[in-house]
Amino acid sequence: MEDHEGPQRPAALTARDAAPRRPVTLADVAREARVGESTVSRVLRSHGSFSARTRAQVEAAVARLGYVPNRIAGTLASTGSRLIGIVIPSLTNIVFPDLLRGATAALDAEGFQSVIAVTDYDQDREEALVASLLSWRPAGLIVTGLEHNPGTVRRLMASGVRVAELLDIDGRGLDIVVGYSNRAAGEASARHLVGRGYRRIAYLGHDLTRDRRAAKRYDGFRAALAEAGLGLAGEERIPAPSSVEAGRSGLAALLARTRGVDAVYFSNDDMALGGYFHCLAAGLAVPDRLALFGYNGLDVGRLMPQPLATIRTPRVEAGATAARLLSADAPATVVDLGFELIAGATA
Amino acid sequence: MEDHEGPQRPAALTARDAAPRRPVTLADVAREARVGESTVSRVLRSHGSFSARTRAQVEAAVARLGYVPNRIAGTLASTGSRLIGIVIPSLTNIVFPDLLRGATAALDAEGFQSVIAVTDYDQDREEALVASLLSWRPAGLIVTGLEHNPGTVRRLMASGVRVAELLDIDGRGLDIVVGYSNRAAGEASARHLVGRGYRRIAYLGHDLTRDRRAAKRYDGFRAALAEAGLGLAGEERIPAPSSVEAGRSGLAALLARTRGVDAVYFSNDDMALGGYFHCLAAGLAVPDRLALFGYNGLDVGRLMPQPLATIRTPRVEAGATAARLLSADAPATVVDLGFELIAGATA
DNA sequence: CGGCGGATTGGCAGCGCTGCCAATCCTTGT
DNA sequence: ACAAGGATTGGCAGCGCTGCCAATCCGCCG
Repeated sequence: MEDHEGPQRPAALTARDAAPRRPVTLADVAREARVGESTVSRVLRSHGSFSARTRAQVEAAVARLGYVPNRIAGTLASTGSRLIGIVIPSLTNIVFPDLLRGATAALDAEGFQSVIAVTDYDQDREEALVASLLSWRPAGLIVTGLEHNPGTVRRLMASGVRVAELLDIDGRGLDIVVGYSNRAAGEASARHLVGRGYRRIAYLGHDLTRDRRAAKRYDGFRAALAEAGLGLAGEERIPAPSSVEAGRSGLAALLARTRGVDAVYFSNDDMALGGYFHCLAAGLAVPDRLALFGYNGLDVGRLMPQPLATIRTPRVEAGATAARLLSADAPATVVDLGFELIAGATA
Repeated sequence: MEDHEGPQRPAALTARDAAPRRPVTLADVAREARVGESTVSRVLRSHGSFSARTRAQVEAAVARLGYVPNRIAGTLASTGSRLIGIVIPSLTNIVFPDLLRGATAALDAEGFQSVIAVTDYDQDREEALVASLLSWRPAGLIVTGLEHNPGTVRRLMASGVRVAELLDIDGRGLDIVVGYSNRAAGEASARHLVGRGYRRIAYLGHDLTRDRRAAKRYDGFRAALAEAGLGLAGEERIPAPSSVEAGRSGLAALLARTRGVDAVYFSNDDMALGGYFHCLAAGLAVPDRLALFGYNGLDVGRLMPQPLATIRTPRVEAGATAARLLSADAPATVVDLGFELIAGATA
């Protein structure tokens, strides 16, 4: 280990020091362009009619003055804002940045801006953040999952703001719902493992009380096993968010505690990757000695020496779809994007 | 592969259908509480003085009416907004969600909201997004790196909005700069490899024209090699963003083209992980046959069967520090958070 | 018991922009 | 040449909330 500390350089010269002259307003532009305020407004929004000459004058004035429209004022004066609030539980698990990515790309194309908030998987925080976001009078809100505090639901309903709930369709939504069935994903995973001949199947998961979608997969998985006349051969829950580390240490703990496991279903790919690393380090042959199955279909799983058996979820698409529906003010609906089982080589 | 499509369920019952009554305003609350508007405003912001009895009346009225303050109006009426714009190049590379995480956590604690924008490593897009964000009159802007279009710089300076530039300190900043020296990181990496006895060192990177920080590391790396009397034994650039995939296929290509390489410096950990996977798949002993060195210090690198040799960067801290400085309206400054070289076991 | 100074309150003018409406200007058609 | 009718424009009242200032209240001192 080596610690590097660079020298502190003197503060850069900045315009910050310049006299804070009064910001340029629409009225200034109007005066400069010798036209009325409403005309400037029309030109800037390309809304309504005006002559080419007027447009040129206004644009020249805007450039000369360095005018930047004030959307705060614009939003207050008109009706809806061009803001969409996005509430996600975490930024650590790559699925949420993926969701954000899909959403921001789509919103950006429609001229909307995203305001984000992170709940850390805490429904009380979610409620507070939703309340806070609503005070910006957003055109819509994107939240994760279908489970919310009663207070959160009440606020959402009362606000009249459009809401899209993402990444889960197992339950009742409030308005727009975009995702896939986590329960069905769990079932499909179990059936796949059973179909491949595994019988001593264990589960390795993270904190399911906070991650309701992982809990639904778990339920579906167990249900499908039961249909096949099987039960879990073992189970380990790490009381923390999912991580590669939890997967690695968790698998070690699971195997130390439970004998004869021939396959492990992980709560997601991060956990599974950790498990795979454990197998590599411990010299456990995959999948002969132990089969691994994940969830999410991350790139990293596809690129492991042996591609990870997993389920690929359309998270980017979910974000994009939700953004599109919200910005188009589409009617309430449930969009099932489905998922895809990737057989891989670890099971 | 198996494709699952769940059934389309009927749209959920929603309050969306309810009559869109006029939203509750401050004036409504004032009337309901039988006090003046300014009094309600003071109570809600706990600003100024008012009696306990008044507070109770107002709070009761707020609860009864389900009033949600309109921050758009509040911001317009007062001066600064409680919004901070965050401009990042990507959400795919985990370092940016990490940065976001640090920033949103700190901002949230100060009652600020984050508006995000993603440039896809395109400086023209950055300029457009900065312009767009500025129209929300944010209290501050967080951008990535020190290199921007002249237009971006002009807009930023002209706006008078506080700006924090993150993740790099090799160059001149506009206002607040929080990060570490990428160049020094590259140098430290080279010196480490040289110190460990490697002499035939190659570089495997991604698109450096867009990722200026990676380019600085590359420059520092080469410079330090030169000081040791060495040059790159080989080099491969994938003309795309960094990814595990690019690292894996890139390393294969690099080794096919260049003989005798004993160590590879990757543009970051994602690339290095891909390279490690290639080694595992190809049966190349690490580090005996080939040493690997990354950049970023991702968790996944620490958990590989052999911990990745890399440099851990304080990205979450950078986000948090920038957020704190901006929300405190601190003076312009350069904060060097340094970095830490992690020797690992792959080099 | 009158007066004083701090504690509470209410009134109201904007913040900068948009929506609506009336006023003007130009084109055509006849 | 004249009027109808569309194309352009400008004026101005808010949007909902905050900041400033004047008006009221109250408790306590002399």
